[in-house]
Amino acid sequence: MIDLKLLQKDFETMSSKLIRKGVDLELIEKLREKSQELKKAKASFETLQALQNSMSKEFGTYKREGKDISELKRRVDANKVVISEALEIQRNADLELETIAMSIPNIPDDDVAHGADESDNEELKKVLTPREFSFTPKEHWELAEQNGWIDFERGVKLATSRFSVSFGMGARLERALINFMLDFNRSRGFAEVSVPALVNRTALEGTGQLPKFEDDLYKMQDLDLFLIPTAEVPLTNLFQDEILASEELPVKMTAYTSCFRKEAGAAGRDTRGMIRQHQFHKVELVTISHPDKSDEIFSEMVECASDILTALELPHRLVSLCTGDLGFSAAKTIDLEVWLPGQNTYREISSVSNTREFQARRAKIRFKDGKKNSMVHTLNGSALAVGRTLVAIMENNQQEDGSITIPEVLKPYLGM
RNA sequence: GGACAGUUGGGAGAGUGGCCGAAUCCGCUACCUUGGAAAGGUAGUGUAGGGUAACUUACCGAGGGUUCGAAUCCCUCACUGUCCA
Repeated sequence: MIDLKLLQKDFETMSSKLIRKGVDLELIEKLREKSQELKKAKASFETLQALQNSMSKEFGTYKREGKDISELKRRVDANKVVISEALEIQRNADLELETIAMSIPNIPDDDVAHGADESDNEELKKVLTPREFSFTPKEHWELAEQNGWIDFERGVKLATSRFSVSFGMGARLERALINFMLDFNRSRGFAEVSVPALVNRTALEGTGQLPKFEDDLYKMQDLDLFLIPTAEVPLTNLFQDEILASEELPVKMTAYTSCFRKEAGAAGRDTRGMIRQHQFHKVELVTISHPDKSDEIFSEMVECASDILTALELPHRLVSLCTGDLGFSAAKTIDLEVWLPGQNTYREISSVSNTREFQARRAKIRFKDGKKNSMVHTLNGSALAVGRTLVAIMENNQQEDGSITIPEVLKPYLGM
């Protein structure tokens, strides 16, 4: 959630930043209006309530002293009617404000380039040079089928489209990748955590998936529980409504989970292969950080993800997202895109974001900042998406006969 | 699925209608004491909002209700524990 106090204090700056993100000026003005309205409603309710409280106290004294209370009772009863009206007004204002505020995205950092969509993203650097092929490289689904690693038809049989099944070395490689990534992240100071795959509404509101993106989530039929779209949700919300000691910061965590996404609106995109699945494996990084340290940690997280790709000998590039491509909660995002020779293009394999106070304010994650309590910064990033990493290994390491060489760093994980 | 018990501040734990935002203990912070420390003493110590301030509003699992007034009484729900199937 954006800082409503700041919006009041400096409407011009705040609104221009939100407009950069593509938020309607009208909506922002409405937000300001509502928040002023709420403030007024609160003030008048509280004045009335204070009066009621003091009269009620008097009431007690009167009774103890045996005085006549009928006049006092009349006044108190009259005030009660007015109070309930004021309370009603306040509640409505509160609700309306919340509805708007919760659906407004984070403001981008000033150094994030302005742009409409991914075509305006800026490439920061390339790491490793793609290999030269003496033959036409195949796409991963062809290799997957040829090697018997992944079965797309049987995934559909078991569930529906965009599900797949891994077999043999394909399945073992997935497991090896998960272990390798977790160990790697741990070596960079991220503590391993194992979290639930189902979370409640509050958690998803905390990280920003709700209320706006309910259509992308799998919801349990009779319960207010959802399958996680990313481990970012449970990891970040571990500290929901908590006040951390400043010595505890930063809290650096990594977790492996399955992720579940309906991919609503992705119809027709990446329908082949395992680039866009409804269920996929991912190893995630989340940091709860001191505000002063979040830029530094952001770089560490990007570096961590990039170094995993380098260790796996996968060519990739770093891309800074423009305002139009930035996610709902992010103030700044760097995507890592891995080279896929079969597709002859770079594809996203990791996305590292600094949400600054946005999620902290929603999830009420604070820390003791000397005497007072302040919002932490929260950061998240994939390190990495496992399925896509497997895809990248297949396409980059394919031989002319369709066989695939195993990256050296994974061999110990495969007993090789 | 059923029965009973519980959910209070950083922790333990009291509080059955007004003097309770909440006793007491522990912890924590500051000061005093000391050559230094321990012990002891004194003061302070929840969160969020409004106000220059005095001060004020809300919060005792969540939501509703009764009442002039609710941590306390009533209802619903969630969670925890114990027992039963």
